[in-house]
Amino acid sequence: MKIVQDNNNVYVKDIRDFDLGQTMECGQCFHFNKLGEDEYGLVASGRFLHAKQEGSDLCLFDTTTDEAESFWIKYFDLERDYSQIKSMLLKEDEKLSEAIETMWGVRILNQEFFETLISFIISQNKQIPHIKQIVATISRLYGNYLAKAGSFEFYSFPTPEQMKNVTVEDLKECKTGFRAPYIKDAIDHVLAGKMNEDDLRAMPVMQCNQQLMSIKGVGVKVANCVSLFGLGHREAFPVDVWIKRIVETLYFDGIDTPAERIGEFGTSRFGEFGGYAQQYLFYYGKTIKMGVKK
DNA sequence: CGCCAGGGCACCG
DNA sequence: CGGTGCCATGGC
Repeated sequence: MKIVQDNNNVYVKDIRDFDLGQTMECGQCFHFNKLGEDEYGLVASGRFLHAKQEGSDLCLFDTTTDEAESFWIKYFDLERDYSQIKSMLLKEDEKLSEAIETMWGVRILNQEFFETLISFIISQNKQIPHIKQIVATISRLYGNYLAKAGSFEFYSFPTPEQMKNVTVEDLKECKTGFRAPYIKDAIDHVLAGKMNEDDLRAMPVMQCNQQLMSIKGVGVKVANCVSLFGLGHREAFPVDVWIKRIVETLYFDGIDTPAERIGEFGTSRFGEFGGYAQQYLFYYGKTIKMGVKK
């Protein structure tokens, strides 16, 4: 991997195990729009990025080497050796080979904690297009305008401070439905200093999940997603309806199994690589509709 | 149109 | 405590 500045653009060259489209579309993030083939506009940590993949190179438009090195490389998790992760997983379990070969270019993004927390509270019992729409609405109403690209305007996801006076009624107007009081409770917890990010990152994932679940509306699944995508706990193994079906199909002979058992299975089998295994399986299984009854 | 969605809570026995 | 219904909204 090499970083080259060209006028206003930065090229990250010779990237392995990375596909921008797969990484954006795999369901881990909701704050982006597709602008063209292998080309996306996205928002993270108050910044806008216009990016386009060209073969094994990634073009970051209108940015600087400094900004790329200090933020976007880390955001896309490009410093990590995914070849090694894949071979560790495959050595443990060849049933993952189809998922990994098909979704070879997924990387786990390092997303901002607060946005990840709110986004996955919104995600419960909802489909990805609608989650994206709600995140966009909240950002437009309470965040800052960042840029226009294609036919889209991009706004930062609001900080906890920017949401401090937002009411449950306001949140319902964003079509969050019964999740509105949950979001409010999450904002209150963060503003009250009950969710120290550094502490949450440092503590074991089980303990981190427990603390996140003190927020009303955050259960095991949402907590695991926040731990995995927003707090760097790569061993977390979130179990949603898809992962449940997929793991049942591949490992439990298609037999209905409680989500708790599925989670224990993922954690014991994949260990510190649980989050990667989960994401390859989720995206692959969801794409081919694995385990969906007719 | 009825079902289900990257769930979790309250309530029931 | 273990199971069941409901929650609000939109895609398919």
